[in-house]
Amino acid sequence: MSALFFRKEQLESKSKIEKKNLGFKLKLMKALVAENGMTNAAVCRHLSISAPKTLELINSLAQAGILEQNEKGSSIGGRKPVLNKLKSNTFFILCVEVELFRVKMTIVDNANTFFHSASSPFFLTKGWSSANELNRLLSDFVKASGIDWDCVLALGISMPGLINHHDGRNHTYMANQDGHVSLQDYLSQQFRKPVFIINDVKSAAIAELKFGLAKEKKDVLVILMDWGIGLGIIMDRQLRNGATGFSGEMGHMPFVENGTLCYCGKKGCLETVASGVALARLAKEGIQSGKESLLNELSDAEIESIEPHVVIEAANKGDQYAISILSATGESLGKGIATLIQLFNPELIILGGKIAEANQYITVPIQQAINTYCMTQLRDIARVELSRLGADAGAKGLAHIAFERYFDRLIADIESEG
Amino acid sequence: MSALFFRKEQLESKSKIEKKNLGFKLKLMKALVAENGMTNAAVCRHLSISAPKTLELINSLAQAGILEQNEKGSSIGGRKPVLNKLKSNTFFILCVEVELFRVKMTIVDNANTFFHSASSPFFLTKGWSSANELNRLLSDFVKASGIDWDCVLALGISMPGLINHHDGRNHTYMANQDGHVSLQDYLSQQFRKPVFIINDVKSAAIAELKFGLAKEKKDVLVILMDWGIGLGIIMDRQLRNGATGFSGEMGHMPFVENGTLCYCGKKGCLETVASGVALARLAKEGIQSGKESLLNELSDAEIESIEPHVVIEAANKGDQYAISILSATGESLGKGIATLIQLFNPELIILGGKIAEANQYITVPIQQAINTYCMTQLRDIARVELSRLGADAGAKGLAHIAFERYFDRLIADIESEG
DNA sequence: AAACTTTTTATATTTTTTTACAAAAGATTA
DNA sequence: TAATCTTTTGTAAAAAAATATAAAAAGTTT
Repeated sequence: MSALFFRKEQLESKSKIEKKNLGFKLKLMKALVAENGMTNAAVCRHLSISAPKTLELINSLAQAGILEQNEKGSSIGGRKPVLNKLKSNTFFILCVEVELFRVKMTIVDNANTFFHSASSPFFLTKGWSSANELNRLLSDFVKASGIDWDCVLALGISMPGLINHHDGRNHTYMANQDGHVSLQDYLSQQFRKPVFIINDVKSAAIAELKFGLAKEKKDVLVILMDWGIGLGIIMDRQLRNGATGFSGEMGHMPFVENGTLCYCGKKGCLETVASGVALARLAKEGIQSGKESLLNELSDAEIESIEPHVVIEAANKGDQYAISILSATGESLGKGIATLIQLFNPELIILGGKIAEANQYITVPIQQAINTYCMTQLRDIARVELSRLGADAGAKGLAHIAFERYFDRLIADIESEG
Repeated sequence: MSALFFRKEQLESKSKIEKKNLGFKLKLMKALVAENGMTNAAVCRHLSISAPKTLELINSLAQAGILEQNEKGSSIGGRKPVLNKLKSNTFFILCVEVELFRVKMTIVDNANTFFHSASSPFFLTKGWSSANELNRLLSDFVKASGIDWDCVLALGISMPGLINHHDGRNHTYMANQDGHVSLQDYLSQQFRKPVFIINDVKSAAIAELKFGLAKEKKDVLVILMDWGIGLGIIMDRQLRNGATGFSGEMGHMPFVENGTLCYCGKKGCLETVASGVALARLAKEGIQSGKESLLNELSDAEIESIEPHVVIEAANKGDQYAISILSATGESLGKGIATLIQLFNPELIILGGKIAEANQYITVPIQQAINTYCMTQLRDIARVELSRLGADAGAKGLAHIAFERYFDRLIADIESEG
């Protein structure tokens, strides 16, 4: 393992051929992690090299003790090929899912199995002191996990906000006052590992692309609805970040003429009528204006801090008012999605997040709005589905991203040297 | 030249090495056309091959008589490198720009110079008989041009409408009744050449990407305003087509609640308030309701068939009413663009088409709307500029696309064989 | 004009890919 | 169950390409 990784300075002394071989080995490791096992022939095709060379590379990883060949792949009628896999528990990623009020930490290995995980209360909205708090939580978690820190390659962090994916700077949360240190640099120094920070919706989109409904698809939109609403754009099989990584801010696209004031400072953003916040506001207004509803059974304090899932549960019990506000929210969202379909021409739209749990109470009005506001030719091929990924998808997606970027960075170092 | 092109059947008899060399030569020709000249070192880098191999390939094209080395490239302080170029007038593309009421035909060579061009009146809206008419016009044009038909590699055709970029089928115009033959197949059979059909806005976007303001840029939106309004999406340096090639239909995104009926069948599409059609309608309504304006000097017949450029000219003469309707149109368009900025996070938005000639009368209200409806972080990096491409950009862009796809197809044939 | 660059050209050495063939491991069929 | 396919794996010799190196050529700068 030690021979496979390196510091930039060490590269200079190596010949072009040594660098090339190192590059091949890294590309092979990256592919083995991403695909979780490949046959000889698949490696040949993937690296565009001959069979003898492929064997040489695979044997060298086997001799280094990080590759095993215990399984067989599937054949179409002859001898079954051997499956080359990296040994599990060889490399790890520390995955961190930062939400508004808590943080989930997970250590994932190269075979996508969980080594250790935990969840802590956390407040994202406290500026730079949140960063210090996050640092403390992570240190404790790592100590408690008992992981061999040398085997952890990198940290992958997802969080809400406008995140520049080049420098990992979050322009919405945990901004440093003096603006000199980014969270990415800060944690990278603290933990002496590369840190990759990515927007939560984009991370979810990649999880869908690798493990979910978007697998094998080309043009997909992933929409996450929780308190806010976000969009992950997949075009030509890749997540598209936009010029500074701020793509997909659909929550703040202009939607209602002279609408409600949004926390972003503008009026009538889509998020003011289609989001968890909007749903809670509608519920509150309805109760206070004396609508007949199961929601009236809530206490004043409960009403004040009402959460979307309360409305969804009421709807599932048949409450007409809850159903009606879910329907209104869905119709607005559907009109927004109609705009997206016109622009992106997707083959699939995946709905995720907590509000998606409202199921047909939200999907039916969405589909209706799409039928009303989309051109037939575009609407006909755009299916809408609810995400089927479980709670562990976030960590798996993050691990995937972090592994990929980690190897990409090393490979780029080699190729820029030569 | 004959040795460089081939039919699929001929490939089987060739050894893997012969195929590889043929592939390299095709990739080299493609790059030489695209870049219009490359140095040895650039070829090395581009094909990822060594200097000796590069020289061998270049010499073989020189011996085939299609490559010349008359110029010198630029150096950063030493001997100037030779520039390898394909000889001009070696390969040609027949470029066809189909508009609603006319067709422009141009023969462009590999050095991007015009061999012959012409323009004819043409009616796109007559179903399949338009296709027959187009066939006749093209045949006459080719005969009149006196071109050596063997040197024409392919036809590149741009036209409005929903075009599936895989099979070249236009779902809006020139649809065949029985649905069996596409325009692409029909013309391909008639002229015995590959035919590439592309949406007019997408073609313009590629022209901007290769020769215009979008050169060297990563994330750009190209908006064309004529009678209608269209969008070409460039993300990560490539045009993005969407699942079926229908991306960028911004003209028909829902915009006005209970708005005017659009010709697409829906109500309140953006095109009903921001397009040449909308501008003409507003002008007509204004005159008929007796607004004070230079436009009142027009005769009844002129008013009935008023075109956007009339309004623009009036505005340029200082006509307040013309300026006000341009301003209203611009504000609506600007709000639409604000939505795009939120979704795509572009670094540049290029405005083209005839209405863009209204210059600051349209750009100022657009910019104002963007400032009102966009988040600061997204708005700050998104510049809006008017296209600087001339009238010949259409043909050049088409030639670029057709050359690229022609070579790509041959290269794919080789690689799928082996 | 001399010294210094960068680019081109050429060639020996090393590495990789082809090609061809044989053997092994399963799947299919008689 | 044996025989016959297929597919995959492994290996060795021949061919091709990449690397490393040197030297010549063509510019620039001092």
